[in-house]
Amino acid sequence: MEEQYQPQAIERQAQQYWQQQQSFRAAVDPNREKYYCLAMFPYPSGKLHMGHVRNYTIADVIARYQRMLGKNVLHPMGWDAFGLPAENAAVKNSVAPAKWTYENIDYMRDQLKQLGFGYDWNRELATCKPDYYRWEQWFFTRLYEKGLVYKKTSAVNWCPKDETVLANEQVIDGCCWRCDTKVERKEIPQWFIKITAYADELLASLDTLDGWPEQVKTMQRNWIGRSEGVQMRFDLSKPIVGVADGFEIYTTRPDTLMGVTYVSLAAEHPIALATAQNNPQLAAFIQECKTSSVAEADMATMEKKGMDTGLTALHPLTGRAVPVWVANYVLMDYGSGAVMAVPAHDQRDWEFAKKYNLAIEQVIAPADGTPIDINQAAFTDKGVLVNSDEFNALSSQDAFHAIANKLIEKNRGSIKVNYRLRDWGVSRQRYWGAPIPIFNLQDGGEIPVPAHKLPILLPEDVQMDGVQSPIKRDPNWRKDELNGAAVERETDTFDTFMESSWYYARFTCPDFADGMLDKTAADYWLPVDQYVGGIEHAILHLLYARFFHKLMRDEGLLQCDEPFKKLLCQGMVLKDGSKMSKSKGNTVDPQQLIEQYGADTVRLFIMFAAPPEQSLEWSDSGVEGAHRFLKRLWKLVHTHVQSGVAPQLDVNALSAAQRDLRRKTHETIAKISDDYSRRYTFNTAIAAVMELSNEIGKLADRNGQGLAVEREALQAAVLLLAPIVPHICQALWRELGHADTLLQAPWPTVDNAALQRSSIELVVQVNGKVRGKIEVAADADTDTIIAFALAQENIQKFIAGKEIAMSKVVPGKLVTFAVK
RNA sequence: GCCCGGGUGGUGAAAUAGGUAGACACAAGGGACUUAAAAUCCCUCGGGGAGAGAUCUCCGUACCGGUUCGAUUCCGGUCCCGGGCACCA
Repeated sequence: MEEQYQPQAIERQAQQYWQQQQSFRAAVDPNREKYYCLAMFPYPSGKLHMGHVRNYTIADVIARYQRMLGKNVLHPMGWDAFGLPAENAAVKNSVAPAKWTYENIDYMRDQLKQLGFGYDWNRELATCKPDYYRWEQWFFTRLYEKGLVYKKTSAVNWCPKDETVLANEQVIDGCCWRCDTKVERKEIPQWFIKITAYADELLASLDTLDGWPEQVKTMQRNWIGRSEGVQMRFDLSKPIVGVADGFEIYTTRPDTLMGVTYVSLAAEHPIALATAQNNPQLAAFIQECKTSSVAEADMATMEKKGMDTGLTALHPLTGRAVPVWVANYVLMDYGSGAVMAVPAHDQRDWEFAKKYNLAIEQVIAPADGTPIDINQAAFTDKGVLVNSDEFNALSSQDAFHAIANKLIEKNRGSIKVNYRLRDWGVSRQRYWGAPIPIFNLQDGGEIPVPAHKLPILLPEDVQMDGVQSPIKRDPNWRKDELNGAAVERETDTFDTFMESSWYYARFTCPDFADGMLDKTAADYWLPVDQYVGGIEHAILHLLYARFFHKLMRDEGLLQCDEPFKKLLCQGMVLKDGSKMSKSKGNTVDPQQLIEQYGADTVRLFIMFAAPPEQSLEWSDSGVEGAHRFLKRLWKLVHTHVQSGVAPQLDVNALSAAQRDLRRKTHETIAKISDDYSRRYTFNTAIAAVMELSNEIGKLADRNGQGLAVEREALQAAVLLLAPIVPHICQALWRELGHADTLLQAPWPTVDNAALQRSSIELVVQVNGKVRGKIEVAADADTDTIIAFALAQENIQKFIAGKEIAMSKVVPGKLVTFAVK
């Protein structure tokens, strides 16, 4: 055995061995329990960053641990290869997005291999390959045929100078990032998938996801935002001929209906547009509204502005005429593009009414009779109705139904369940994505591309001009024919969330050529047992993937209801308190650290520095410390091996110190097994091995049974660390005399006999404060313990002359007294 | 603005079901080894007070308040930091 720890040689050797043995190749085996471990696949942005390293180390540790438990483990890796950064890089470096992407993949794949992640590389996939996206295109045509896909106009960021659509990210302070032109909102036709048709199921089945963080489920529930309310109709006092004679609004607070003092329309509402034709001031205001961002965060924080249209609408119950306004915070994309305003009982309406001097009429009073002044603040709680004619004195809850019933009776409205969730707009006006498989017909209308014409290939050898998509620019690309008739291809591409919504399923059968999924493989491997990724995906990606899963289930492609059984959201990697990023210039290059210390050191530090869900503060000296520990561990094994062959362990022939080390070994196995399987706190698992190795070093008993006890402790340490630092552990395992590979070694088991203690230490508290410690027999009864605790000198000091109101023994921990 | 998290020594953190606050590390200081340095090993290490000392004691988990014999942990409020907000992925 080498005296020095030499990570480079050890790691090269281990990685070559795994590759030669195809150690991580996974195959369907109905006789074995499967375990599918998946980390969110990376966007091939260039090279790995620490966030990737953390994500993939966590997943690799879990996968290797499950393998040691004897499971048939699937742990694949691939590339989320379509996306905007490739187009930006293409313009900047004059290289085609495809070439740039493939080069990045090659580089990053090599980095992943150097980190020793146990992937089944035979299953690698890249979403930009036709073999992959052709099935996504096919699936979209199936959804079209099922009526789950439709086209409608929707707002995008529009740069009027470049005449191009901008992503939210490309809008800087309301201006185009290229030419600084003021960005406008523009309505263009786009494709949508009806996720709202699955809103109920997406909400309900969250309750079945016991392995998901409560936080993520809460975020998804709020995002879906199920509400019960009333949809009702307001007629215009004077119909606008040929446009509308009224409009629909939805409210969750019909109990406040009698307090409506005006209504607001979106700038794009047909009634607003029609009115603006004879009202230049209103037209100018509508134009101004169009310059506001499409991002919700901007909508919610911008100054609320409005303008009176001069129209009035009739209250559906009282028939009273209320003014109709246009407001910049009402969006055409949400609901009906019109909202009722009750300034007395809604904060935003209240501020708007104050600003424009609109009427504020109180119709709800606090149920407990507390007086309120509606001119000072809106009262937004529920309560009791006032100033509401026949509904006076009803509670908000009763009034909800009374008013809803009245509207139903008058045929003016109905009770309706509404969702905050909006249908999924999947059209992107960009090049580097999967072409949307639709043919536009010459006489108008469109049809989905038939299966025999799929895939619609995206050309890879293109020149980017930074403004327009090459397939939109090229008049020939869009030309196609169907049954002898000329048709035009759709030139928009899919949202890249489409690809990431089903890759986990395709990993079960990446080469399947006869369909989207091989049902046998999919039903064996799915659902994913453990999914690992960043919290930033808590809503969008995870919701879309859950939706897609249900769509695939309903297509008969797979069986289960949810894609991810357990979910772990890892925290960010920070340096100097803020997120590592190129723009902040605080990145640490994993490559350099791997070269300097080896992959095991990087893996160890990253798992030790914080529990997975927490943010991780990078520390160069911490990495140094992790490396020192591995050197110490190497040296311990080296010293042990040099000390000769250990005899068979004889548990009846141990000294007290040897029994103590043996107890520590088995306590450590028990603690770490719990950390790996239940708590996922790998940092405390590592700390426990450090404690064990400190104890081994202290005992330094290398004769006879001492050597046997040390050997048991070292073997446990190597096995317990194997998932985290697999290379060094494989080498140490061999040095400890094992011919079999560590990958096949079973997880160590606890010998309960080794855990036995004759006496235990208990803390003694008086009024909740620690006043002493006692050593008692492990099987001492409560009365004995209390009597012994009371006899302690320091306890008497705090108890003497006082009445003991309560005494209690918390088994194995403490004795506590309350005195008066 | 709305939704969801987080805040503990000089630093990263630990305390698993309301029961010993600071395990395990990092940094720092001191010591051993060395001609010297590096490496390695050993000791100290939240703040204040008492004691020659073993120890004892008070304060302390962002801030204010509450529940409890006992709160880092539960409840109410405040401040600060982070994630998401539908075209970054």
